[in-house]
Amino acid sequence: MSLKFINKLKNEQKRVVGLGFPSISTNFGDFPIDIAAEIGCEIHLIKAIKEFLKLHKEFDFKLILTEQDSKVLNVFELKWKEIKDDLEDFKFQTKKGNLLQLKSDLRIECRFIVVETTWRMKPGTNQLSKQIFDALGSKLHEELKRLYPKPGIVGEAYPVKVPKDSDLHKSEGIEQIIFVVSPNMNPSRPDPVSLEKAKELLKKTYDSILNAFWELTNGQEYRSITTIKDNVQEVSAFDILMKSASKPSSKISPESSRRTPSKVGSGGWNNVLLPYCQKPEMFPKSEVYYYDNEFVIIFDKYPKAKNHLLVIPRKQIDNIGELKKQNLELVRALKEKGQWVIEKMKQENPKLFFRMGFHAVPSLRQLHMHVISQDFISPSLKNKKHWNSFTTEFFIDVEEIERILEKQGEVKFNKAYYEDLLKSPLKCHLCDAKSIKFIPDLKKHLEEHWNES
DNA sequence: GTTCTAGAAC
DNA sequence: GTTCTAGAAC
Repeated sequence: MSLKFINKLKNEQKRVVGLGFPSISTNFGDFPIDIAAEIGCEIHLIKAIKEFLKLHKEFDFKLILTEQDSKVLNVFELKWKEIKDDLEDFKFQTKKGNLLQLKSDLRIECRFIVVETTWRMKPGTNQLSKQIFDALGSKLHEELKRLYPKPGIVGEAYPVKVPKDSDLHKSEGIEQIIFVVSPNMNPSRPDPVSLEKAKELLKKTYDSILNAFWELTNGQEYRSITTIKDNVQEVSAFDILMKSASKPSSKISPESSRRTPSKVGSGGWNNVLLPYCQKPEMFPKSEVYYYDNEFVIIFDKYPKAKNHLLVIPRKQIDNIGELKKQNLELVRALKEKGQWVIEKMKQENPKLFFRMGFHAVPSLRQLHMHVISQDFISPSLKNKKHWNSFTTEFFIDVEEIERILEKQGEVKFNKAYYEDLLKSPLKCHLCDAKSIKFIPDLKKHLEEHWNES
C-alpha cells in the first residue's frame, strides 16, 4: 500500500517538459485547414514528430498541439493515428484552447510555446502573435532586435526568454517562446511561395521547432543558423539537402527485409524485438539493460511484474520451434545470462524471486526468454491471458526446454492445446485460495501475498 | 504485443 | 449504471 503511494507521489513530482504549439501556417488564408488536409499539410508535422520521438525516446516531454478550432485538431489527430506506429501517445496530444492559457484553463504546463511571426520579427497576421506582443510589450521587441538583428528566415526558429516578472511566466509557467517565420502562400502578403516550396518549408519549420526545443531543454543555447553564417542562401539550401538526404527511417534494412512476411497482420507489431538485436546500442539504458555480441537483455515494455526482462539471442531465431539439439549450448547460455540478471535484481530487492522461461506460443518474433519476478504486481497485467501465460503450463521453464531438446532434439508443441490454457479459470500461483473470478480481485490477492512476504 | 469497444454479466 | 470479457483492429 505505502509503496504504491510513494510511487504515485514520484510520478506526480516528475516534471515533464512541455512544448505547446499551434498548427503552423494553417490559419488566416495561408493554408485554410480544408485545403491543408487535402494537400497533406499535417503529414509534415507528424513526420517531424515521429522522427523526433524515435530519436529521443528517453526524453521525458510532451508536445501539445493547441488550436481554438477542433476541426483543425481533428485533421492532425486522424493523421497521427494513421502513422504513429508504436509511439507513445501521451508525448503528442492535441488540445482545444488558447496556447497562452494552457495552465490556467487546462492545467497543462508548457515551459516552451511556439508563436508565428513575420520576417521582421513583428506581430504576424494571427491573433496569437498579437496577443504575445501585447502581453510582453516593448521588452519583447527590444530583446528580439538584440538577439536577431537580421531579418528572420522562413523555416527557422528563434527562441526568446520570457521575463520572469511577466504574468505569462508567473501564472502560466511559460519560460521561453520559440518564434518561427512560417511559410506564406497568401499572395497579398510579402514573399508568397509556391505550394511545393511551402510544403517543404513547413517540414523545415517543424524540424526547427523540435530541434530548438531539444537543445533548449538540454541546456544548450539554441543558435539559429542565421546567427552563425552570413550566407543565408547557401546554408538554407545545404540544410534542406542534408535533411532530405539523411532520412533512412522509411528505408528497410536488408537484414529485416530478408525476413519472411509476417503471418499476423501487416502492422509489424510482432517484429518489435528485432531492432534490439540489430542495433542494441541505439536504445537508452531505460530499455536495454545489457548487451554483448551474442545477447541483448531488455526490460519488457509492458512488465507483468515488478521485474520483467527479456533475454534475447542476437542471432536470428524466430522461436523455440526452430531450436535443434545443436542449440542446447545457446539455451544454456541464455539460462546463464538469466541467472546473472536475477542476481542483479535480487541485490536491488531481496524479497523478489524469479522464474525464467518461454511462452509455448509466443506473440512476438525472435526467440526471447522471460525473466520475471513472481509477485505479478504491475499495472500492465490486465487480463486473463496475461495471467495464464505466466502461471499455467503455457509458461515453460528454461530447464524444461533443455530436457526436451536433449530427449527429442526439437521442441514441437500442440498450439491449440496451449492456447486453450490461456482461457483457464484464474488461480493463484502461490496458494490454494478458491479460484478467483476477476482480475481486480486477483490483483488485490497478489498485493496481500506481497505484503505478507 | 496493446487498444478499443460492444455487449454480457453483475 | 458500472464492471468485465472477448474479439477485431492496429
